[in-house]
Amino acid sequence: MALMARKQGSHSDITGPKVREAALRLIARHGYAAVSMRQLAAEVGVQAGALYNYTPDKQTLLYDLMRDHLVDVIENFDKADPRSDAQSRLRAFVSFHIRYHLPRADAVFVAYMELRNLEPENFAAIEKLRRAYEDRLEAILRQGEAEGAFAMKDARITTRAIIGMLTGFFTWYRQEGRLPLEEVEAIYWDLVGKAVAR
Amino acid sequence: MALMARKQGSHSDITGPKVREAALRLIARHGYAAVSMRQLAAEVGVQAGALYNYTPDKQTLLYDLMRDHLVDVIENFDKADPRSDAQSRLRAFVSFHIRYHLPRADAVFVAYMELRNLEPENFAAIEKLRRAYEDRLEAILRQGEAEGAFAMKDARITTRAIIGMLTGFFTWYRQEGRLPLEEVEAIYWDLVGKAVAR
DNA sequence: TTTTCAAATGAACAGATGTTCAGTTAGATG
DNA sequence: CATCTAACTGAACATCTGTTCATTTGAAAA
Repeated sequence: MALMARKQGSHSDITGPKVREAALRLIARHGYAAVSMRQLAAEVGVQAGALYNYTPDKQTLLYDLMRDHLVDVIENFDKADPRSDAQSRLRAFVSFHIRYHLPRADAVFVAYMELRNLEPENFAAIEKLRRAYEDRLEAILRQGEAEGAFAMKDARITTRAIIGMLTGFFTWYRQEGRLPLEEVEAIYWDLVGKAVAR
Repeated sequence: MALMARKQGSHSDITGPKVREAALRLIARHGYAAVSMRQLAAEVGVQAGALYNYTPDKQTLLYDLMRDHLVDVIENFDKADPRSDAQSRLRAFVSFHIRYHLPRADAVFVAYMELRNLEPENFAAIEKLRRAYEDRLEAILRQGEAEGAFAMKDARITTRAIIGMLTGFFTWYRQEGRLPLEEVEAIYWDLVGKAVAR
């Protein structure tokens, strides 16, 4: 039959993304266990059965959302990383983290809050990705120590403290429009920079 | 009938606390929506109907757990607060936060992760308590600015950053026995102290 | 126009959900 | 001892759950 263009009228190109978007929105708002497949289907504008054209089951849908998000985060951080001196890299990390996560607040929230609802092997895979992102920050902190630019008592705990600090940001920023993004970024850079300074 | 001592054999003095403990443990582990009243009853060693001697409904049980926890946190912080110079008070805050929350990891987790599952008026009440605790930290930071001991770009955001940093701690410490509590406390104090230093 | 088939429907399934309540139990009280 | 009652049981309720699948739809392909 040779090469054939994808059907133009195919709904799956539209419905598929709609399912993922609606799932992120509903799960972020109500939690995985509290969102039923029928609620999700209604949000998409479809019957529950149709969702199973896009995911084998509810658990896999959650896992795919979390994995896709974390893979994107890591991939895009690696692009943004200047790979120069530790000070510049740390600054880039803080800036990237805030700017990249802000327009993806639902995905951040889900990837952070729904770990409990993953089956063991899915949990292990997601933890591995989360750890891979944390390891990138830890490497920057250790480089800074080696360069004599940073000083801290424990690079691993400092890594988690910084991530906790930056991530907590997304649990409240949406309500609070008080400050422009640039300002928030400057405030966080001030805190992080001073915390690890020599 | 005059004054009468409480029945000695009364089970409600035993079952009541058991219900709250089991609820905290199960909800922390699996999430509010994922825990059924029958699971909770089984954990307590009772039939589902008996739970309704201890709570009018599932939602109120969640709300009571969160409220009791936050009220205790605030009450005990106020006792621990030295009310002296900002530097001492901040140090006491960090120390209190870590030491008080550590043996109450389940309650911390529930009070932090289950906000989404509160009905609007319960949510408002819990948010008020959370805010009251944050305000105590913010007051310390502003006192430090006034004394010339601290310098920061924005006291409100710094408050949330510090709380986020300290709270993130409880999402991973249970697994990681690598360092003794005193050491973790010292590491956090180092980070917080430097971050707000002049 | 007829054929084709991806996409969606809608009913059905076995079981779980929060909550209520008449009835049972067991231990303290008088 | 008999009485009382707080605590609990166990069945029932209406409704919701994730998932399956035979059937229908509608638009692109031939």
